[in-house]
Amino acid sequence: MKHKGKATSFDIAHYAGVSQSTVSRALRNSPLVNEETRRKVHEMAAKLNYKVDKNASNLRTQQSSTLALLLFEDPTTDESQINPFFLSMLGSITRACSKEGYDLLVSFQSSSQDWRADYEDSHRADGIILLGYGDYLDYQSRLQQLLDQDTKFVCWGAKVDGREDLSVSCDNYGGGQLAAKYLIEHKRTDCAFIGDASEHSPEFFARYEGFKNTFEQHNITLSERKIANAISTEDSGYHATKSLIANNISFNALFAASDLIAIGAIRALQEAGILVPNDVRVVGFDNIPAASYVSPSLTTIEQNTTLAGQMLVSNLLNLIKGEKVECTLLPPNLIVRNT
Amino acid sequence: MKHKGKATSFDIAHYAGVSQSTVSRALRNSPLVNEETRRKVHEMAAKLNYKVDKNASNLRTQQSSTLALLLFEDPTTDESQINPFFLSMLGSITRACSKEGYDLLVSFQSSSQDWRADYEDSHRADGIILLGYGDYLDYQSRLQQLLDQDTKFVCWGAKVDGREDLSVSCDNYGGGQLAAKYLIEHKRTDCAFIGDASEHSPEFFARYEGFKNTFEQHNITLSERKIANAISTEDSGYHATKSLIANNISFNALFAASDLIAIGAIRALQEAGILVPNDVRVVGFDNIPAASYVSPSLTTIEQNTTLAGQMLVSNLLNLIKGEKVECTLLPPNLIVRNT
DNA sequence: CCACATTCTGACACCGGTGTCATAATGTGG
DNA sequence: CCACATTATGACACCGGTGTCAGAATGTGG
Repeated sequence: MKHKGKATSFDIAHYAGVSQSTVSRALRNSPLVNEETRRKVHEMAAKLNYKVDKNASNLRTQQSSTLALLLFEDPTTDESQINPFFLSMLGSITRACSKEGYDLLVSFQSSSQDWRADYEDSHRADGIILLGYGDYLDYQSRLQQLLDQDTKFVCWGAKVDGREDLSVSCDNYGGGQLAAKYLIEHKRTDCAFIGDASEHSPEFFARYEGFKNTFEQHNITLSERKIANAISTEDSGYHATKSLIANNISFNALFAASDLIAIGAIRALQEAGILVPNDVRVVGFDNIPAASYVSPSLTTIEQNTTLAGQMLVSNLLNLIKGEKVECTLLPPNLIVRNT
Repeated sequence: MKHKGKATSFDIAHYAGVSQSTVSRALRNSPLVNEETRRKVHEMAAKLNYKVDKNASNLRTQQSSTLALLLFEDPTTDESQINPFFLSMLGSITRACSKEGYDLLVSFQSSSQDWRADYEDSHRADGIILLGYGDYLDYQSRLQQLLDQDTKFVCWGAKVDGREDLSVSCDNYGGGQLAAKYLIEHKRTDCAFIGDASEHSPEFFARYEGFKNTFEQHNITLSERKIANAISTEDSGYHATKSLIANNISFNALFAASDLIAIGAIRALQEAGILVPNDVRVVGFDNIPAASYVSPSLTTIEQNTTLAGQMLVSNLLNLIKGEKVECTLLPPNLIVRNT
């Protein structure tokens, strides 16, 4: 019964005394095969440790039961550190995939110019999930190209021109509102914003807009001078905040476009002898695991990554099935801690 | 030139006026095809946006240019949080794979009983990387089964009985020595250890052994009473440390089996009014990103995840190629910060 | 001009499954 | 006992590439 190489369905057929066609049907539990025969085939397959060759099966059926995840990184981020928020998304996407019986191909894309998205063309995946804070404006032409090729994909965060159904994102605008309301309730109306408040980072921009507009509804105008640019790293948040301090710009609250930025900002404040939260209250965004570890622990706007992963996967699968998909906006959630 | 469905090599052949065989050869840059023909074929392939069907190609060549990563989690860990150390490994493995021209299938395995390892059997991957602190003793029988089936795989951390070449790990024993030497230098010899100092967690155990033995070489005996069990989560570290404090066990230094444990331990110490590092010095293990964010920032033993990922991938590829592979022990590195 | 090597190309079997069609075996009703 | 439906099975084409082999076209030397 020992065999060189892996067993094929012909081997099972031979030992079970049936035809290869019957083996194939029996293993997929087709109702066409006799109960007794099915049992015999399954038994033999188990004995020979037979596993269906996915390449052959995929080739014939023209689908792969696999999704591809493209993770775009800020090109400035260093090799070993990956944004923890996306890692958390990665975890939930992986789980959502396996729950749906799909495998997941993971690929990190560092260059924004020529990323690989040929997973579907090459029949390696049935669809693609795009993930990243990235400067998506650069990508629109590539996204359009994917659309033209009829590639199935969904995006986190970014909008695809004219195709809202391809996006899943947090209600960033609403998150900004939550942060503003929280600070207003605590009478902190002299606010700084650390992040990129331009349309180059659509997500950060929406957070800022929701934040600013809520203040305006309370007749408070945020000073443009109190905005400091930063990408989503601890280091960048640190330096941006330092430069505000160096320029003698005062504020009693700080809204950071992401938790990493907030953590860096707090470090800068502490170094300058500014007390958090007594002198300056800080609100972050994301609720990454570290937000609860740092001290003081970070007050932040949570994005539900578990739900986000599920929505990305289920929307993509519906898209593949050709069903209508709605634009998906996930509700953010204020987590009050000690800043 | 528009076409329903995706283009195949036959389409290219048709439009380029050559045979399908020639197309296949031309696209793989076989030296057998004429320069002029090759150019024509490449041009037409680009125009039709043709991509080789990986299923067909893999089926024929019997290899997939894909590796599978199985990530084992502590079953107690909650859904959304994944050990940041492993996430960091995941990042470096992904990068190492793509550098070698391989794709990576990622799969989280929560049950230690019946994990899926049929990626190779089903020809979906050429080899498997196993990653986890997991209680590997439970897995030995499964690992043995993989060996029997001649499945190509490498493990992080765990030993495979009689096959040291299949493991890549940090020199955990040496890491424990580093931690001990550091504390001895700072005259902190009354040490607690938080983690699992049993053979159920071979990595933690080795860290403890290196730590303990170094103290013994200096004629200092660590008290067994000062060991508290914990798995690698912040919460577990917090509770373990709290119970030490509650039992009035004194110590002036603490070695945590992982950074997450250390971060939890510091929280427990701070809550009890114990100053870090003045009253108790703390040394962690891993050097996860958060180690530098927390305050006070964490002194820890670094594991080089970039190198680890590269070694796992390159050892696995060598194994697949049938080459000899050496057991790989990576040097740990003391990172002195503020604890 | 023929023998022979070299370069290039096409025909074809093959990888290991899946789906369709034909057919054998059995049951059912008139 | 025959017409017909039902059930179970095998034969075979097919998915889209890759590798082998045969042979055409051209070049080279004697």
